[in-house]
Amino acid sequence: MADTEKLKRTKFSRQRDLILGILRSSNCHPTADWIFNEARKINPNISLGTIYRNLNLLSTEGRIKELCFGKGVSRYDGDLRDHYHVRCHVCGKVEDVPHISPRVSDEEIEQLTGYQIHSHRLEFCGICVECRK
Amino acid sequence: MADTEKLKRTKFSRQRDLILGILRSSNCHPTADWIFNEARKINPNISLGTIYRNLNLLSTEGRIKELCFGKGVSRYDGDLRDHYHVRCHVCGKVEDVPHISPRVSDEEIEQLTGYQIHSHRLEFCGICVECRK
DNA sequence: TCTAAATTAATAATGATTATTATTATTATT
DNA sequence: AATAATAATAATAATCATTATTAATTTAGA
Repeated sequence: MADTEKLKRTKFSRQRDLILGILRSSNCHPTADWIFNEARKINPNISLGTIYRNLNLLSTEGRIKELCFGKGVSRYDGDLRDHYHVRCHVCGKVEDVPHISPRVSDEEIEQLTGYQIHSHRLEFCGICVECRK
Repeated sequence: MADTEKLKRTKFSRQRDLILGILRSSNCHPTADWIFNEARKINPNISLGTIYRNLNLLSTEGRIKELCFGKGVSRYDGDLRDHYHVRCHVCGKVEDVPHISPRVSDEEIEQLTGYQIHSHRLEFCGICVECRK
């Protein structure tokens, strides 16, 4: 009986629900720290570790997406629809690219590389309208 | 005379030369730590800070490229030609995607977003041939 | 060679993220 | 509703990658 698998079911938590709500109602692709500060306004006792643990859990479950620009901080996106991002390398802001159809076929890359492709990320980097002035 | 600019010229250094050589002769898109360990084989006194400082300098000067996959570690690429990457999320390996022509026009994104676009990154994530077995 | 400035090695400091743990909250079962 | 099992939390410590500091060394030009 080596494979007596212990299944671990996710329980509801107020904190996770709050985090997901904050992320879904924001459009700034926030960092864990930004979410932490928003969450404290509602629940002053919430811990930063809770933010990170739940962001990782939600990301693993596919309920949110994690964005990684450059070294440093992760950002998170509650919008699961296929879309791309543009980042200002002056102020750090991240915005959605208004819908462009995906130009890239994962299937083609599978054939070229032999990899089983799960996803791709396309990110543009430049200077935003405000910072250009 | 507020703008007495102090121009700072880059001098040659054996360490930077070594780092660049290691990076150019590798094809594994190494991390700073990997480069550090290679460099120590030639120069046992070299410091990790020197690796980071020079990788940043070389990257700023456009002589190498910095790749940022996920949270955690930066990787570096001595191949300046336009190309994309695929990463195995099991073993972490990063490989080049055999030449596909860029499908994405920075100019189009400039018109859509108002950003002045400098660059874009396209990365595929999946499971490599070895890890699929 | 002499001098000024850039670079280094060594180390400390930082900042983001993860791990630990005793306590609390949630869910299933009586 | 009370109980039991276990997942989640807050608080905190620990980790890991990267950057800053500084005295000593190396480079390049006069």
